[in-house]
Amino acid sequence: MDTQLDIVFAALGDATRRRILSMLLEDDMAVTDVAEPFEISLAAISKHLAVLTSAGLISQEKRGRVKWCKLEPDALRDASAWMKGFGQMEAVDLDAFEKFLDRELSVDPNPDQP
Amino acid sequence: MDTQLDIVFAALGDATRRRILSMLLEDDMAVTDVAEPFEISLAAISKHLAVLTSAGLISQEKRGRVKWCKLEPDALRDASAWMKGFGQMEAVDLDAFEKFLDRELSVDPNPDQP
DNA sequence: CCAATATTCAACCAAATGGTTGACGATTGC
DNA sequence: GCAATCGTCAACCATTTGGTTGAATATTGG
Repeated sequence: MDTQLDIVFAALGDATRRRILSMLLEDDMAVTDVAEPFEISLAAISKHLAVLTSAGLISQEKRGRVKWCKLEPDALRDASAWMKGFGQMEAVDLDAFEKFLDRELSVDPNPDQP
Repeated sequence: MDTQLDIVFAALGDATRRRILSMLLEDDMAVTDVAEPFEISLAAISKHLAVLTSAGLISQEKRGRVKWCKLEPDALRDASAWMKGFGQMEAVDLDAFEKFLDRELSVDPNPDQP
């Protein structure tokens, strides 16, 4: 019985996929362009993108022969809701997140890999 | 190269382990008591606890023949820091979380603890 | 001392994961 | 039209994961 929460957290539990998400933070990208900075095969990236899609963290839209990948921040709502319920922490401000995505994204691209 | 962040997110990507964390939110518990509400074997629970320990999400201290499991909220800092860096979301308020934990635990002190 | 309790270890298993390669179906540009 | 490009599919492989059972190790209580 895999809940969506399992799927979202599991999807985040891989550095490659988190890096992909960070890349998509800056802009929508084609699959080939997502794969470019990685050393693994295109097929492997394609699988990672399928995992992110099934977690709802991204969406993919095919236009012509190019499949565009787009960040879907709503899926983080589940994870942040769990964190909130778990720890009585302040709610993660996802509205601010979306505004951030809409407006401030291109201003200061954020390479956050440790 | 597994970062701590991978390990923390992966540990959270399992409903059984998240449920264990929720249980430990209320009180420190012995391994046998953690296992009680689950239908899987004690050994399986022991493995889950090892995963949570290696993620730093709990700590385990053996006193006598009983091993006490204790929540370690600090490990969530990495995950929340990633979320913050990722989405420019409000920082998860972990200080408030810790105060919450202290308050909760002092309300109903564990009778088995010195 | 002895039996019960608490927990882990070891061996094993099935299924999932992350990767590969090569072939394949679309789509595009020259 | 046809070759190049984009992306997935299928088959395969090694490793990890989540579970089992049974034996083993401490520790405690009577």
